[in-house]
Amino acid sequence: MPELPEVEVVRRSLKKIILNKEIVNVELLHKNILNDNYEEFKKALIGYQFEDVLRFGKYLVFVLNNDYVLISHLRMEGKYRVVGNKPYSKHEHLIYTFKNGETLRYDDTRKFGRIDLRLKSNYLKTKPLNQLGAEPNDLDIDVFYNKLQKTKRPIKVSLLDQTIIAGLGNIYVDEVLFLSKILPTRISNEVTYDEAKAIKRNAIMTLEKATKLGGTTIHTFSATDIDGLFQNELLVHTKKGHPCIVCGNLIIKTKVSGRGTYICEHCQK
DNA sequence: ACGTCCTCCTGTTCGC
DNA sequence: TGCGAACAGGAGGACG
Repeated sequence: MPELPEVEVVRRSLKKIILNKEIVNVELLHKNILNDNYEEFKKALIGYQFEDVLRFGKYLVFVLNNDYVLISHLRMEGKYRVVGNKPYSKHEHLIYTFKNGETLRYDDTRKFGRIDLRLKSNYLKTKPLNQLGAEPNDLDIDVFYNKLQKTKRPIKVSLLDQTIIAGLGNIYVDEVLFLSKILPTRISNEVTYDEAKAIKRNAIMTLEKATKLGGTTIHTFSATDIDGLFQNELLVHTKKGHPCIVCGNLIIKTKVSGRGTYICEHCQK
């Protein structure tokens, strides 16, 4: 799925096209997508407008011009698109219709994505956002280092843990660990303070660059149907059998905690 | 409390 | 080529 850069690309493009348009109808075609009561959900939406779209880590927050927000997580394959009045396609599960006839559609092949309805007054203090850690930009290095000190999980698993650092997923963790010269299997509490600083620095750099390039498009993900370009910049992820750009040794693919993982065994220690 | 595994789904790629 | 197995950018819950 989309990681922080891809979600940010989605947020920016949605902001340009969905704000301040009255919602006249909502259709939920797959009920598991919504974590809350559908009737309340409709009541919170119909007759109102989106007045902003925010992002926290990999979560999108649609701000309504009333007391509510919608918190949307795309998980592996969720996408939004805005189109006119054409037939729904196979994996569109949630349709918002605007007064001008346009529709905002949530498409999710694997149906993993989830949406929560929350009150503006406390949505940062309740699930799912209350547990979210800081994004790399805002990460306090001492807090980060101390969290790593408290766990014996592999460092990759800790970096995928959104309560420790928000926004990284399987692709960018591999890239950041390569740039930081750290093996993904290293035990978290053996990562040094300087290495933690390197992780923060490389995470900021990687996510910024990826966002500028419109995110990474592998497999099927694209932000509002437009492909990103960061896949052309990947150093290790998906690069099995390619020479490492630093030392020339071949990149290998392994598994860490069930996730496909790409490393240079020579550069990463 | 912590770490590991399973699960939710569907479509595509891999390996024999 | 065919076919089943493994895998895909996530995370919450069960279990030991």
